[in-house]
Amino acid sequence: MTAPSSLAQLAALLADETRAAMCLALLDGRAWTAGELARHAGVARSTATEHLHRLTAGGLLAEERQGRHRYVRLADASVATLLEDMSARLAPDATRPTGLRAATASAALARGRTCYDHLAGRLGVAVTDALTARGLLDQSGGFALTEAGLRWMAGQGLRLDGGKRPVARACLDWTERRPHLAGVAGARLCERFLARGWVARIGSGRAVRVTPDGRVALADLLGIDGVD
Amino acid sequence: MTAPSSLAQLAALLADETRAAMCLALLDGRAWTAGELARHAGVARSTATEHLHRLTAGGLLAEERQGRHRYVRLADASVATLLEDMSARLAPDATRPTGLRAATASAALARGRTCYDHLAGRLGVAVTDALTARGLLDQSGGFALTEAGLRWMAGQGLRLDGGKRPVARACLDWTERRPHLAGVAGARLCERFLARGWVARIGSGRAVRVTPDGRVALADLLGIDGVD
DNA sequence: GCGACCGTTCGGCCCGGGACGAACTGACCA
DNA sequence: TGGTCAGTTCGTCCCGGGCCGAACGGTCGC
Repeated sequence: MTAPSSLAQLAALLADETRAAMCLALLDGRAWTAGELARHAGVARSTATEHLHRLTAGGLLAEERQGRHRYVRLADASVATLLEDMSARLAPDATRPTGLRAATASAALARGRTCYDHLAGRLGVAVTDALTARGLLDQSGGFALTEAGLRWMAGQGLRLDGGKRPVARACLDWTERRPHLAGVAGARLCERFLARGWVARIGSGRAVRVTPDGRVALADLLGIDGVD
Repeated sequence: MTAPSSLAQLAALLADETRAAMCLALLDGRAWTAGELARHAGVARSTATEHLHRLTAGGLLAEERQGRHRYVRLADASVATLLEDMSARLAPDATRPTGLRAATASAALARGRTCYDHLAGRLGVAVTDALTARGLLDQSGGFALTEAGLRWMAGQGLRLDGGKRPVARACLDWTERRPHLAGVAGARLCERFLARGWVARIGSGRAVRVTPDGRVALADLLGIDGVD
Protein backbone atom coordinates (compact mmCIF):
# COMPACT_ATOMS: atom_id res chain seq x y z
CA MET A 1 0.00 0.00 0.00
CA THR A 2 1.28 3.44 -0.81
CA ALA A 3 1.79 5.35 2.39
CA PRO A 4 0.38 8.87 2.26
CA SER A 5 3.48 10.18 4.00
CA SER A 6 5.79 8.82 1.29
CA LEU A 7 3.71 10.41 -1.41
CA ALA A 8 3.71 13.69 0.48
CA GLN A 9 7.48 13.52 0.91
CA LEU A 10 8.01 12.97 -2.77
CA ALA A 11 5.67 15.80 -3.68
CA ALA A 12 7.33 18.08 -1.14
CA LEU A 13 10.58 17.78 -3.04
CA LEU A 14 8.95 19.49 -6.00
CA ALA A 15 6.70 21.76 -3.98
CA ASP A 16 9.29 24.48 -3.72
CA GLU A 17 9.73 26.96 -6.54
CA THR A 18 13.51 26.88 -6.35
CA ARG A 19 13.71 23.10 -6.44
CA ALA A 20 11.12 22.97 -9.22
CA ALA A 21 13.19 25.39 -11.31
CA MET A 22 16.25 23.22 -10.79
CA CYS A 23 14.48 20.03 -11.83
CA LEU A 24 13.00 21.65 -14.91
CA ALA A 25 16.42 22.90 -15.90
CA LEU A 26 17.81 19.39 -15.52
CA LEU A 27 15.11 18.12 -17.88
CA ASP A 28 17.52 18.92 -20.68
CA GLY A 29 19.12 15.61 -19.74
CA ARG A 30 22.53 17.00 -18.96
CA ALA A 31 24.50 17.47 -15.75
CA TRP A 32 24.69 20.94 -14.22
CA THR A 33 26.98 22.23 -11.50
CA ALA A 34 25.57 23.45 -8.21
CA GLY A 35 26.61 27.01 -8.97
CA GLU A 36 24.93 27.04 -12.37
CA LEU A 37 21.70 25.86 -10.83
CA ALA A 38 21.97 28.46 -8.07
CA ARG A 39 22.30 31.23 -10.64
CA HIS A 40 19.53 29.75 -12.78
CA ALA A 41 17.15 29.62 -9.84
CA GLY A 42 18.23 32.98 -8.47
CA VAL A 43 19.30 31.93 -4.97
CA ALA A 44 22.52 31.97 -2.97
CA ARG A 45 24.94 29.09 -3.43
CA SER A 46 24.43 27.98 0.14
CA THR A 47 20.71 27.72 -0.45
CA ALA A 48 21.24 25.73 -3.63
CA THR A 49 23.49 23.29 -1.78
CA GLU A 50 20.75 22.51 0.69
CA HIS A 51 18.13 22.04 -2.02
CA LEU A 52 20.39 19.74 -4.01
CA HIS A 53 21.01 17.67 -0.92
CA ARG A 54 17.31 17.21 -0.38
CA LEU A 55 16.73 16.28 -3.99
CA THR A 56 19.53 13.71 -4.06
CA ALA A 57 18.51 12.30 -0.68
CA GLY A 58 15.01 11.96 -2.08
CA GLY A 59 16.31 9.98 -5.03
CA LEU A 60 15.38 12.46 -7.71
CA LEU A 61 18.91 13.53 -8.55
CA ALA A 62 22.22 11.73 -8.91
CA GLU A 63 25.47 13.49 -8.26
CA GLU A 64 28.97 13.10 -9.57
CA ARG A 65 31.90 14.97 -8.13
CA GLN A 66 34.74 16.16 -10.28
CA GLY A 67 37.44 18.11 -8.56
CA ARG A 68 35.86 21.05 -6.85
CA HIS A 69 32.70 20.80 -8.93
CA ARG A 70 29.55 18.94 -8.03
CA TYR A 71 27.60 17.84 -11.04
CA VAL A 72 24.01 16.77 -10.63
CA ARG A 73 21.58 15.24 -13.12
CA LEU A 74 18.19 13.57 -12.96
CA ALA A 75 18.56 10.18 -11.30
CA ASP A 76 16.95 8.23 -14.13
CA ALA A 77 14.44 8.36 -16.95
CA SER A 78 11.51 7.75 -14.63
CA VAL A 79 12.17 11.06 -12.90
CA ALA A 80 12.06 12.81 -16.26
CA THR A 81 8.79 11.03 -17.04
CA LEU A 82 7.33 12.18 -13.75
CA LEU A 83 8.31 15.79 -14.42
CA GLU A 84 6.88 15.61 -17.93
CA ASP A 85 3.62 14.16 -16.69
CA MET A 86 3.23 16.87 -14.11
CA SER A 87 4.14 19.58 -16.62
CA ALA A 88 1.60 18.20 -19.07
CA ARG A 89 -1.16 19.02 -16.59
CA LEU A 90 0.01 22.61 -16.54
CA ALA A 91 0.45 23.09 -20.28
CA PRO A 92 -2.59 25.37 -20.74
CA ASP A 93 -0.96 28.12 -18.66
CA ALA A 94 1.40 28.87 -21.58
CA THR A 95 3.16 31.90 -20.20
CA ARG A 96 3.47 34.38 -23.03
CA PRO A 97 7.05 35.44 -23.55
CA THR A 98 7.69 39.17 -23.43
CA GLY A 99 10.52 40.86 -25.25
CA LEU A 100 12.31 39.93 -28.43
CA ARG A 101 15.00 37.77 -26.88
CA ALA A 102 12.50 35.67 -24.99
CA ALA A 103 10.35 35.37 -28.10
CA THR A 104 13.13 34.07 -30.35
CA ALA A 105 14.32 31.67 -27.65
CA SER A 106 10.80 30.39 -27.29
CA ALA A 107 10.43 30.03 -31.08
CA ALA A 108 13.62 27.98 -31.21
CA LEU A 109 12.28 25.69 -28.49
CA ALA A 110 9.01 25.26 -30.35
CA ARG A 111 10.88 24.23 -33.51
CA GLY A 112 12.90 21.51 -31.89
CA ARG A 113 14.32 20.58 -28.52
CA THR A 114 15.30 17.65 -26.37
CA CYS A 115 12.92 16.48 -23.70
CA TYR A 116 15.29 14.72 -21.29
CA ASP A 117 16.60 12.10 -23.73
CA HIS A 118 14.29 12.24 -26.76
CA LEU A 119 13.22 14.78 -29.37
CA ALA A 120 10.29 17.15 -28.87
CA GLY A 121 8.84 20.27 -30.44
CA ARG A 122 7.73 20.35 -34.07
CA LEU A 123 10.74 18.21 -34.94
CA GLY A 124 9.80 15.50 -32.44
CA VAL A 125 6.21 15.49 -33.61
CA ALA A 126 7.29 15.36 -37.27
CA VAL A 127 9.45 12.30 -36.62
CA THR A 128 6.63 10.64 -34.73
CA ASP A 129 4.16 11.36 -37.53
CA ALA A 130 6.59 10.05 -40.15
CA LEU A 131 7.13 6.82 -38.24
CA THR A 132 3.38 6.37 -37.97
CA ALA A 133 2.75 7.14 -41.64
CA ARG A 134 5.32 4.54 -42.64
CA GLY A 135 3.66 1.88 -40.48
CA LEU A 136 6.56 1.67 -38.06
CA LEU A 137 4.66 3.09 -35.11
CA ASP A 138 1.11 2.24 -34.14
CA GLN A 139 -0.97 4.83 -32.31
CA SER A 140 -4.38 3.27 -32.83
CA GLY A 141 -4.52 1.40 -29.58
CA GLY A 142 -1.77 2.96 -27.52
CA PHE A 143 1.79 3.84 -28.51
CA ALA A 144 3.77 0.87 -29.79
CA LEU A 145 6.31 -0.08 -32.43
CA THR A 146 4.88 -2.43 -35.03
CA GLU A 147 6.62 -5.59 -36.21
CA ALA A 148 7.96 -3.51 -39.09
CA GLY A 149 9.04 -0.83 -36.64
CA LEU A 150 11.01 -3.28 -34.53
CA ARG A 151 12.72 -4.59 -37.69
CA TRP A 152 13.45 -1.05 -38.87
CA MET A 153 15.08 -0.08 -35.59
CA ALA A 154 17.19 -3.25 -35.69
CA GLY A 155 18.11 -2.45 -39.30
CA GLN A 156 19.38 0.94 -38.17
CA GLY A 157 21.54 -0.79 -35.62
CA LEU A 158 19.53 0.62 -32.73
CA ARG A 159 19.13 -1.76 -29.79
CA LEU A 160 15.98 -1.56 -27.73
CA ASP A 161 16.85 -3.43 -24.54
CA GLY A 162 16.41 -0.82 -21.87
CA GLY A 163 15.71 -2.79 -18.71
CA LYS A 164 12.28 -2.03 -17.30
CA ARG A 165 11.73 1.09 -19.38
CA PRO A 166 8.92 0.92 -21.93
CA VAL A 167 10.13 0.65 -25.52
CA ALA A 168 7.67 3.18 -26.89
CA ARG A 169 5.76 5.72 -24.87
CA ALA A 170 3.81 8.86 -25.62
CA CYS A 171 5.08 12.13 -24.17
CA LEU A 172 2.79 15.12 -24.43
CA ASP A 173 4.34 18.13 -26.10
CA TRP A 174 3.61 21.45 -24.38
CA THR A 175 4.10 23.52 -27.52
CA GLU A 176 2.43 21.26 -30.06
CA ARG A 177 -0.18 19.82 -27.69
CA ARG A 178 0.36 16.51 -29.44
CA PRO A 179 2.10 13.35 -28.32
CA HIS A 180 5.57 12.47 -29.58
CA LEU A 181 7.69 9.36 -29.23
CA ALA A 182 9.49 8.78 -25.93
CA GLY A 183 10.75 5.67 -24.17
CA VAL A 184 13.78 3.64 -25.20
CA ALA A 185 13.02 3.99 -28.91
CA GLY A 186 12.74 7.77 -28.63
CA ALA A 187 16.01 7.97 -26.71
CA ARG A 188 17.91 5.82 -29.23
CA LEU A 189 16.68 7.89 -32.15
CA CYS A 190 17.67 11.13 -30.45
CA GLU A 191 21.13 9.76 -29.64
CA ARG A 192 21.62 8.72 -33.22
CA PHE A 193 20.51 12.07 -34.62
CA LEU A 194 22.93 13.93 -32.36
CA ALA A 195 25.79 11.50 -32.96
CA ARG A 196 25.49 11.76 -36.73
CA GLY A 197 25.30 15.54 -36.57
CA TRP A 198 21.81 15.61 -38.05
CA VAL A 199 20.62 17.83 -35.25
CA ALA A 200 22.80 20.08 -33.12
CA ARG A 201 22.24 21.84 -29.84
CA ILE A 202 21.80 25.59 -29.93
CA GLY A 203 23.97 27.16 -27.27
CA SER A 204 23.72 25.57 -23.86
CA GLY A 205 19.97 25.07 -23.60
CA ARG A 206 17.49 22.42 -24.67
CA ALA A 207 16.83 23.87 -28.11
CA VAL A 208 18.17 22.02 -31.16
CA ARG A 209 18.23 22.78 -34.87
CA VAL A 210 18.32 20.49 -37.91
CA THR A 211 21.64 20.71 -39.78
CA PRO A 212 21.87 20.69 -43.60
CA ASP A 213 23.06 17.07 -43.37
CA GLY A 214 20.12 16.37 -41.14
CA ARG A 215 17.67 17.75 -43.69
CA VAL A 216 18.96 15.29 -46.27
CA ALA A 217 19.00 12.40 -43.82
CA LEU A 218 15.47 13.04 -42.54
CA ALA A 219 14.10 13.24 -46.08
CA ASP A 220 16.01 10.13 -47.04
CA LEU A 221 15.22 8.02 -44.03
CA LEU A 222 11.69 9.01 -43.13
CA GLY A 223 10.44 11.19 -45.97
CA ILE A 224 10.36 14.27 -43.77
CA ASP A 225 11.07 17.39 -45.77
CA GLY A 226 9.21 20.34 -44.35
CA VAL A 227 11.28 20.87 -41.20
CA ASP A 228 12.08 24.51 -40.57
CA MET B 1 7.46 26.83 -21.19
CA THR B 2 6.51 25.25 -17.93
CA ALA B 3 6.80 27.81 -15.17
CA PRO B 4 8.58 26.50 -12.08
CA SER B 5 6.01 28.17 -9.87
CA SER B 6 3.15 26.26 -11.50
CA LEU B 7 4.93 22.98 -11.03
CA ALA B 8 5.65 23.86 -7.42
CA GLN B 9 2.01 24.79 -6.84
CA LEU B 10 0.82 21.49 -8.25
CA ALA B 11 3.32 19.53 -6.18
CA ALA B 12 2.41 21.52 -3.08
CA LEU B 13 -1.13 20.19 -3.32
CA LEU B 14 0.18 16.68 -2.75
CA ALA B 15 3.00 17.67 -0.43
CA ASP B 16 0.83 17.47 2.64
CA GLU B 17 0.26 14.13 4.33
CA THR B 18 -3.42 14.81 4.93
CA ARG B 19 -4.11 15.83 1.33
CA ALA B 20 -2.05 12.90 0.08
CA ALA B 21 -4.12 10.51 2.16
CA MET B 22 -7.31 12.00 0.74
CA CYS B 23 -6.13 11.68 -2.84
CA LEU B 24 -4.99 8.11 -2.36
CA ALA B 25 -8.36 7.24 -0.87
CA LEU B 26 -10.08 8.78 -3.88
CA LEU B 27 -7.98 6.56 -6.14
CA ASP B 28 -10.72 3.98 -5.71
CA GLY B 29 -12.54 6.01 -8.34
CA ARG B 30 -15.57 6.80 -6.27
CA ALA B 31 -16.90 9.95 -4.67
CA TRP B 32 -16.40 10.44 -0.94
CA THR B 33 -18.05 12.93 1.37
CA ALA B 34 -15.96 15.53 3.16
CA GLY B 35 -16.70 13.92 6.53
CA GLU B 36 -15.60 10.49 5.38
CA LEU B 37 -12.32 11.87 4.14
CA ALA B 38 -11.80 13.79 7.37
CA ARG B 39 -12.22 10.60 9.38
CA HIS B 40 -10.06 8.64 6.97
CA ALA B 41 -7.24 11.17 7.23
CA GLY B 42 -7.66 11.65 10.96
CA VAL B 43 -8.28 15.39 11.04
CA ALA B 44 -11.08 17.69 12.16
CA ARG B 45 -13.89 18.38 9.69
CA SER B 46 -12.91 22.02 9.49
CA THR B 47 -9.41 21.07 8.47
CA ALA B 48 -10.69 18.69 5.83
CA THR B 49 -12.86 21.42 4.37
CA GLU B 50 -9.86 23.64 3.83
CA HIS B 51 -7.83 20.90 2.23
CA LEU B 52 -10.65 19.95 -0.11
CA HIS B 53 -11.00 23.56 -1.16
CA ARG B 54 -7.35 23.73 -2.05
CA LEU B 55 -7.49 20.49 -3.98
CA THR B 56 -10.56 21.50 -6.00
CA ALA B 57 -9.17 24.99 -6.61
CA GLY B 58 -6.02 23.32 -7.88
CA GLY B 59 -8.03 21.24 -10.32
CA LEU B 60 -7.25 17.86 -8.83
CA LEU B 61 -10.71 17.23 -7.44
CA ALA B 62 -14.22 17.79 -8.71
CA GLU B 63 -17.10 18.31 -6.34
CA GLU B 64 -20.79 17.62 -6.48
CA ARG B 65 -23.18 18.81 -3.85
CA GLN B 66 -26.16 16.76 -2.84
CA GLY B 67 -28.29 18.15 -0.07
CA ARG B 68 -26.17 18.67 2.96
CA HIS B 69 -23.41 16.45 1.60
CA ARG B 70 -20.41 17.47 -0.41
CA TYR B 71 -19.12 14.68 -2.58
CA VAL B 72 -15.66 14.95 -4.08
CA ARG B 73 -13.87 12.73 -6.57
CA LEU B 74 -10.74 12.92 -8.68
CA ALA B 75 -11.25 15.51 -11.41
CA ASP B 76 -10.39 13.17 -14.26
CA ALA B 77 -8.41 10.12 -15.30
CA SER B 78 -5.23 12.11 -15.74
CA VAL B 79 -5.17 12.92 -12.05
CA ALA B 80 -5.41 9.22 -11.27
CA THR B 81 -2.58 8.55 -13.70
CA LEU B 82 -0.43 11.16 -12.01
CA LEU B 83 -1.06 9.64 -8.59
CA GLU B 84 -0.29 6.16 -9.88
CA ASP B 85 2.94 7.33 -11.49
CA MET B 86 4.08 8.98 -8.31
CA SER B 87 3.10 5.95 -6.24
CA ALA B 88 5.01 3.69 -8.61
CA ARG B 89 8.21 5.47 -7.66
CA LEU B 90 7.52 4.64 -4.02
CA ALA B 91 6.50 1.01 -4.46
CA PRO B 92 9.66 -0.50 -2.93
CA ASP B 93 8.77 0.89 0.49
CA ALA B 94 6.06 -1.78 0.85
CA THR B 95 4.97 -1.15 4.40
CA ARG B 96 4.47 -4.49 6.08
CA PRO B 97 1.02 -4.80 7.57
CA THR B 98 0.91 -5.68 11.25
CA GLY B 99 -1.95 -7.50 12.88
CA LEU B 100 -4.43 -10.00 11.49
CA ARG B 101 -7.05 -7.52 10.30
CA ALA B 102 -4.53 -5.48 8.38
CA ALA B 103 -3.05 -8.66 6.91
CA THR B 104 -6.35 -10.03 5.58
CA ALA B 105 -7.32 -6.64 4.22
CA SER B 106 -3.99 -6.41 2.47
CA ALA B 107 -4.35 -9.95 1.10
CA ALA B 108 -7.75 -9.06 -0.34
CA LEU B 109 -6.24 -6.02 -2.04
CA ALA B 110 -3.44 -8.12 -3.49
CA ARG B 111 -5.97 -10.57 -4.95
CA GLY B 112 -7.98 -7.99 -6.78
CA ARG B 113 -8.88 -4.34 -6.56
CA THR B 114 -9.79 -1.33 -8.64
CA CYS B 115 -7.12 1.19 -9.47
CA TYR B 116 -9.22 4.31 -10.15
CA ASP B 117 -11.26 2.90 -13.03
CA HIS B 118 -9.55 -0.32 -14.05
CA LEU B 119 -8.67 -3.67 -12.50
CA ALA B 120 -5.43 -4.25 -10.60
CA GLY B 121 -3.89 -6.83 -8.26
CA ARG B 122 -3.47 -10.45 -9.31
CA LEU B 123 -6.83 -10.24 -11.09
CA GLY B 124 -5.78 -7.26 -13.17
CA VAL B 125 -2.49 -8.86 -14.09
CA ALA B 126 -4.22 -12.15 -14.97
CA VAL B 127 -6.60 -10.37 -17.34
CA THR B 128 -3.70 -8.50 -18.91
CA ASP B 129 -1.71 -11.70 -19.37
CA ALA B 130 -4.70 -13.49 -20.88
CA LEU B 131 -5.29 -10.68 -23.38
CA THR B 132 -1.64 -10.82 -24.35
CA ALA B 133 -1.58 -14.61 -24.68
CA ARG B 134 -4.59 -14.47 -26.99
CA GLY B 135 -2.90 -11.91 -29.22
CA LEU B 136 -5.34 -9.15 -28.31
CA LEU B 137 -2.78 -7.01 -26.53
CA ASP B 138 0.77 -6.34 -27.68
CA GLN B 139 3.43 -5.61 -25.08
CA SER B 140 6.49 -6.10 -27.27
CA GLY B 141 6.94 -2.49 -28.24
CA GLY B 142 4.82 -0.61 -25.75
CA PHE B 143 1.29 -1.33 -24.59
CA ALA B 144 -1.22 -1.46 -27.41
CA LEU B 145 -4.29 -3.35 -28.55
CA THR B 146 -3.65 -5.37 -31.70
CA GLU B 147 -5.96 -5.35 -34.71
CA ALA B 148 -7.54 -8.47 -33.26
CA GLY B 149 -7.80 -6.75 -29.92
CA LEU B 150 -9.67 -3.78 -31.36
CA ARG B 151 -12.07 -6.18 -33.14
CA TRP B 152 -12.53 -8.19 -29.96
CA MET B 153 -13.43 -5.11 -27.91
CA ALA B 154 -15.90 -4.04 -30.61
CA GLY B 155 -17.34 -7.55 -30.64
CA GLN B 156 -17.97 -7.28 -26.90
CA GLY B 157 -19.83 -4.05 -27.53
CA LEU B 158 -17.17 -2.01 -25.77
CA ARG B 159 -16.56 1.39 -27.34
CA LEU B 160 -13.10 2.87 -27.14
CA ASP B 161 -13.60 6.54 -27.95
CA GLY B 162 -12.37 8.29 -24.87
CA GLY B 163 -11.38 11.73 -26.04
CA LYS B 164 -7.69 12.42 -25.55
CA ARG B 165 -7.13 9.48 -23.21
CA PRO B 166 -4.86 6.72 -24.49
CA VAL B 167 -6.71 3.54 -25.44
CA ALA B 168 -4.24 1.21 -23.80
CA ARG B 169 -1.70 2.13 -21.19
CA ALA B 170 0.46 0.26 -18.71
CA CYS B 171 -0.13 0.88 -15.03
CA LEU B 172 2.44 -0.52 -12.63
CA ASP B 173 0.99 -2.74 -9.94
CA TRP B 174 2.42 -2.16 -6.47
CA THR B 175 1.62 -5.64 -5.24
CA GLU B 176 2.54 -7.64 -8.32
CA ARG B 177 5.34 -5.35 -9.53
CA ARG B 178 4.09 -5.99 -13.01
CA PRO B 179 2.19 -3.79 -15.45
CA HIS B 180 -1.51 -4.27 -16.03
CA LEU B 181 -3.92 -2.78 -18.53
CA ALA B 182 -5.14 0.78 -17.94
CA GLY B 183 -6.44 3.50 -20.25
CA VAL B 184 -9.84 3.50 -21.93
CA ALA B 185 -9.71 -0.23 -22.67
CA GLY B 186 -8.92 -1.05 -19.04
CA ALA B 187 -11.74 1.16 -17.83
CA ARG B 188 -14.33 -0.36 -20.17
CA LEU B 189 -13.40 -3.89 -19.18
CA CYS B 190 -13.64 -3.03 -15.50
CA GLU B 191 -17.04 -1.40 -16.01
CA ARG B 192 -18.29 -4.45 -17.84
CA PHE B 193 -17.05 -6.88 -15.20
CA LEU B 194 -18.76 -4.91 -12.45
CA ALA B 195 -21.97 -4.39 -14.44
CA ARG B 196 -22.33 -8.08 -15.21
CA GLY B 197 -21.63 -9.01 -11.61
CA TRP B 198 -18.50 -10.93 -12.51
CA VAL B 199 -16.57 -9.08 -9.88
CA ALA B 200 -18.03 -7.39 -6.82
CA ARG B 201 -16.68 -4.86 -4.40
CA ILE B 202 -15.80 -6.07 -0.92
CA GLY B 203 -17.24 -3.67 1.62
CA SER B 204 -16.58 -0.03 0.93
CA GLY B 205 -12.94 -0.14 -0.10
CA ARG B 206 -11.06 -0.77 -3.30
CA ALA B 207 -10.85 -4.55 -2.92
CA VAL B 208 -12.92 -6.72 -5.25
CA ARG B 209 -13.59 -10.44 -5.48
CA VAL B 210 -14.48 -12.66 -8.39
CA THR B 211 -18.03 -14.04 -8.12
CA PRO B 212 -18.97 -17.62 -9.09
CA ASP B 213 -20.53 -16.21 -12.27
CA GLY B 214 -17.31 -14.32 -12.85
CA ARG B 215 -15.24 -17.47 -12.61
CA VAL B 216 -17.26 -19.04 -15.40
CA ALA B 217 -17.19 -15.90 -17.52
CA LEU B 218 -13.46 -15.36 -17.17
CA ALA B 219 -12.72 -18.96 -18.14
CA ASP B 220 -15.14 -18.74 -21.01
CA LEU B 221 -14.08 -15.40 -22.39
CA LEU B 222 -10.35 -15.32 -21.79
CA GLY B 223 -9.38 -18.80 -20.67
CA ILE B 224 -8.53 -17.60 -17.17
CA ASP B 225 -9.21 -20.28 -14.59
CA GLY B 226 -6.76 -20.01 -11.75
CA VAL B 227 -8.18 -16.91 -10.06
CA ASP B 228 -8.34 -17.21 -6.32
C1' DG C 1 -41.04 24.02 14.02
C1' DC C 2 -37.29 21.52 16.56
C1' DG C 3 -33.23 18.79 17.08
C1' DA C 4 -29.62 16.31 14.60
C1' DC C 5 -26.24 16.43 11.37
C1' DC C 6 -22.96 18.03 7.58
C1' DG C 7 -20.21 21.43 6.13
C1' DT C 8 -18.09 26.24 6.52
C1' DT C 9 -15.82 30.39 8.45
C1' DC C 10 -12.86 32.60 11.59
C1' DG C 11 -9.36 33.48 15.07
C1' DG C 12 -5.36 31.87 17.27
C1' DC C 13 -1.54 28.74 18.05
C1' DC C 14 2.58 26.60 16.64
C1' DC C 15 6.05 24.40 13.77
C1' DG C 16 8.72 23.57 9.71
C1' DG C 17 11.43 25.06 6.36
C1' DG C 18 13.38 28.45 3.04
C1' DA C 19 16.28 32.44 2.80
C1' DC C 20 20.72 34.79 3.69
C1' DG C 21 25.63 35.89 5.13
C1' DA C 22 29.80 34.69 7.42
C1' DA C 23 33.13 31.48 8.22
C1' DC C 24 35.31 27.09 6.77
C1' DT C 25 37.16 23.15 3.64
C1' DG C 26 39.24 21.57 -0.31
C1' DA C 27 40.72 21.81 -5.27
C1' DC C 28 43.08 24.31 -8.79
C1' DC C 29 46.52 27.77 -10.52
C1' DA C 30 50.39 30.55 -10.49
C1' DT D 1 52.93 29.12 -1.00
C1' DG D 2 49.54 32.29 -1.39
C1' DG D 3 45.25 33.55 -4.00
C1' DT D 4 41.00 32.27 -6.06
C1' DC D 5 37.00 29.85 -6.64
C1' DA D 6 33.34 25.97 -5.85
C1' DG D 7 30.92 24.09 -2.49
C1' DT D 8 29.51 23.33 2.57
C1' DT D 9 28.12 24.21 7.39
C1' DC D 10 25.99 26.90 10.75
C1' DG D 11 23.32 30.52 13.13
C1' DT D 12 19.55 33.41 12.54
C1' DC D 13 15.39 35.40 10.85
C1' DC D 14 10.83 35.16 9.33
C1' DC D 15 6.74 33.73 6.82
C1' DG D 16 3.39 30.47 5.34
C1' DG D 17 0.45 27.06 6.30
C1' DG D 18 -1.62 23.13 8.96
C1' DC D 19 -4.29 22.27 12.98
C1' DC D 20 -8.01 22.89 16.24
C1' DG D 21 -12.33 24.55 18.60
C1' DA D 22 -16.15 27.50 18.71
C1' DA D 23 -19.72 29.62 16.45
C1' DC D 24 -22.70 29.77 12.39
C1' DG D 25 -25.73 28.36 8.26
C1' DG D 26 -28.08 24.86 5.43
C1' DT D 27 -30.53 20.48 4.92
C1' DC D 28 -33.00 16.60 6.48
C1' DG D 29 -36.26 13.93 9.35
C1' DC D 30 -39.67 13.71 12.90
